[in-house]
Amino acid sequence: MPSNDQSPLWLRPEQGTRGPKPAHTRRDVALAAIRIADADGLDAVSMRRVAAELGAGTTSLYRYVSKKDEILELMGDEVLGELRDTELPAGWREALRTIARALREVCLRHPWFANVLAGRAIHGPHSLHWRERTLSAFDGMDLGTDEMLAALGTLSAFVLGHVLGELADREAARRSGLSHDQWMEREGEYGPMIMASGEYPRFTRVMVEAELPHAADRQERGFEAGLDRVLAGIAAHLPA
Amino acid sequence: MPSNDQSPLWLRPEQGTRGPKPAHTRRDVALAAIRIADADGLDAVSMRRVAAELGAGTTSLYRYVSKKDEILELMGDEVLGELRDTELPAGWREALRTIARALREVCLRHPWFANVLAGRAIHGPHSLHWRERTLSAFDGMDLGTDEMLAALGTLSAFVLGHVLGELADREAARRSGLSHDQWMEREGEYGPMIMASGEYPRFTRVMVEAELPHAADRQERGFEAGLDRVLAGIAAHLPA
DNA sequence: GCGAACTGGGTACAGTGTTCGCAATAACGA
DNA sequence: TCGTTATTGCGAACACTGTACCCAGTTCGC
Repeated sequence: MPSNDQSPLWLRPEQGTRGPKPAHTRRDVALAAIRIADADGLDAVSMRRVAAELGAGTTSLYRYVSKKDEILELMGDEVLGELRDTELPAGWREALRTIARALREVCLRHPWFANVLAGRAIHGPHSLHWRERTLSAFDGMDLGTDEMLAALGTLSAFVLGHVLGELADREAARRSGLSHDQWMEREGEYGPMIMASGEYPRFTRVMVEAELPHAADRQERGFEAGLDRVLAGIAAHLPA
Repeated sequence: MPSNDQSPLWLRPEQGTRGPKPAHTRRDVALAAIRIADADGLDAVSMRRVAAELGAGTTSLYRYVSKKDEILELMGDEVLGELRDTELPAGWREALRTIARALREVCLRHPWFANVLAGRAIHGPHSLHWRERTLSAFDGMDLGTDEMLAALGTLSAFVLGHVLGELADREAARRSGLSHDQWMEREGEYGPMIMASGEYPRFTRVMVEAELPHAADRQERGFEAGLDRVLAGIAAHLPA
């Protein structure tokens, strides 16, 4: 079965029965691409570069994958595999907290991952495994499925949204080639202009007073603050 | 002042004092790009296409913008301008609800917008105006700035994350060229495989029992369910 | 052993963002 | 008023991109 037919990636057999055995596996492709993305960002993941990393001809990749987009899906599923042995503590609340933190950490470890997740649904085996495990947070609670889906959907939407915000800063600095401090300084140039204009009194007050935006661990604390709120909100909707 | 120097986009004067007046404005560029993105998606926004839409030479765009990325920022800020006359009701809770819904709606109206928002921080005038207005939701409540930032950060992280999930489906169907129903059918092929494997009992139960995923308005209801939870969580952390 | 199914990969093509250079233009200093 | 200088529009060119097409070589089922 050729890889460029129309059936979905994960239903397509990885190799046919007839010809020579493929020299690599889909997983090899994913791992090579991940190495590149971790080192030089998602934009550096081109077919030619992945092929080179793999020691293969460029267009040979199309034996493993029908479009570049499928490489991204393979990468995403592979990274979700890193969550396999995340231990979930007892009690839905702490389990969800662990889920959220684990998801955030894997997004920070692979700064391209959140963008991959944002752009497409991943249906690979690791993704399924992860979904199954997140559902297990509610084991023994006799909850309706819609209630569980709402809780998990809310949680993961928050995590994804927050991590994307965190990475937007970081990646902008990285792409500009400046150090983070230099970049912060450039960004800081907006401040005086905003305050001087007088059009944004509330925003000005926030810039002056707020402690959080200046702290070194502001992202972490912002995440934990949001997580507390999301968990409290989920709790408020669970049957007593 | 040349547009390709290093200073940030919004601090750079739109035109110099010496030479001929520019034939277009930054806003013209943004609007042309938005027309293209609305019609054919973000990938269709290329320098050549934007220039053509504007009736200009391709490289003339670099008189208005130093990188393509800045066009995306202009687009994002322009779209945030559509939120200018969103009326916020009295009471922080309903105000935040309105903010969240307005943000979601603008993301659905311009399906590329959430991805622009996810990838970079926007510092344009409309963005500032919007931030100022969202802060006004807490007017008269005597809240600390960190508390307001946590509330708004949590809310917008949730909205962005949720909308990206919504769009992932929709855009995947669009890109595949199939109708949404045909695409859903393709996706549905995974179902039997998952259930037959027996490895995912909880996930299987969800697929069978859950009402929400099959409803036509599932995205809307999922969003409202999450929003209720986030608001409840924010309420739980406000001083009584 | 024959043919079908499959893999590897080179070539080619249309399209991308961006740099450079140059002619035309308009405001400033003298 | 007349250079001088900053600025604009833009064509040519470059290095890259994803991928369709083709063909030779390999392996299995018959």
